[in-house]
Amino acid sequence: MASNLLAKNKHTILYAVALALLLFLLKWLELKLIIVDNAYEIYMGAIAVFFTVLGIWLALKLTKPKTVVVEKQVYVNNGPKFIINQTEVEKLGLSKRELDVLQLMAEGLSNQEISERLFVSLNTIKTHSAKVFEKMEVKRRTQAVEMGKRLSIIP
Amino acid sequence: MASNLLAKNKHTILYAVALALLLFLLKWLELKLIIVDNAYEIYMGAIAVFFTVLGIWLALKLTKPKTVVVEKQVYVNNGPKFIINQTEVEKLGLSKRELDVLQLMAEGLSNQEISERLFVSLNTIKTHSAKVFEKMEVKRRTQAVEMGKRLSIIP
DNA sequence: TTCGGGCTCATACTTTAGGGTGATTTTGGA
DNA sequence: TCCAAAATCACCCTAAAGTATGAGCCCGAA
Repeated sequence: MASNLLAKNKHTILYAVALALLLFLLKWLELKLIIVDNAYEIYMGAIAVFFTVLGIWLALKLTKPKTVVVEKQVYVNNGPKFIINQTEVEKLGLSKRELDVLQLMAEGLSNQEISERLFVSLNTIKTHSAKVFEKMEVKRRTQAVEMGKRLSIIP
Repeated sequence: MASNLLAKNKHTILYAVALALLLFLLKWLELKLIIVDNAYEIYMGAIAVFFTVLGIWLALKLTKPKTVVVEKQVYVNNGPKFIINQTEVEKLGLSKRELDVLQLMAEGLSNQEISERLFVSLNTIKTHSAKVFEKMEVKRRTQAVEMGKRLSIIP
């Protein structure tokens, strides 16, 4: 505990001790030079310069380390907010039902599963999907899904 | 040109002038206090403290402007940069080739087209895709693609 | 009311996808 | 060097997807 405190404030303590020593030195110099009493100006100048330098040194040492420039890229994951691109839907001429089918396709459902989900027959789904492919000018459901995502027609 | 130089170094010049003034003050104080010649210690201490503070102040002022923390909030809206989730790939145990196939699947290619793209036979692609489905625990390519996108395995 | 588009469903057929099995060759690492 | 995993390919069979065509129903606009 005590050693911990010592360690943490060791810089401050070091500076305090150094300052005390310097004050002693100053006193000694004063006593020494008091004899040569005509050296006032030099003495004063030396003191001034010395303590100025000391101040600068102290400030530089005790100042917090320079803040480093951190360019942090916070990439927001765009959240779950999906806004369907109605314009594209109309441009393609997709009907509501066709959009439903496309959506379920994108979730990886088979035609059979889609038909069950929508309470219609498998054949109906086939018809819808065929129309979707035709309107989107694609050949496969995977392509339709890919294009649908690119056009923001589906999440 | 000359005014430019003046402007650029105006701080330095200002400090120099201030320092000169202070030296004059010092001289004046010296002359004044020389009479009261028993005030040496106080005088010295004052000088020391004053110049220390001056030094600290100088250091703080002259120090390069603290590097400003540029908090760059670049929120990438779904940016075009895709970083593959290697962790998930390893978790699933997908091999390089399997990943290739999955990627091309996601682009909407048929097995035939994928085989042509990768210069292998259709059967090979079938084998790869079967392994992909098995490892991803899905039944169809559309599901594999959907899951792949969710896990950031594919763009 | 007529007409067209959307939705539904069906039948028949072709193509593609996927499952299962087995085999050979490459290759990266112990 | 030797092994395990990866990669390659083949065959057979079933399931699902996709194509083509036709038809009935409903609703809203002309």
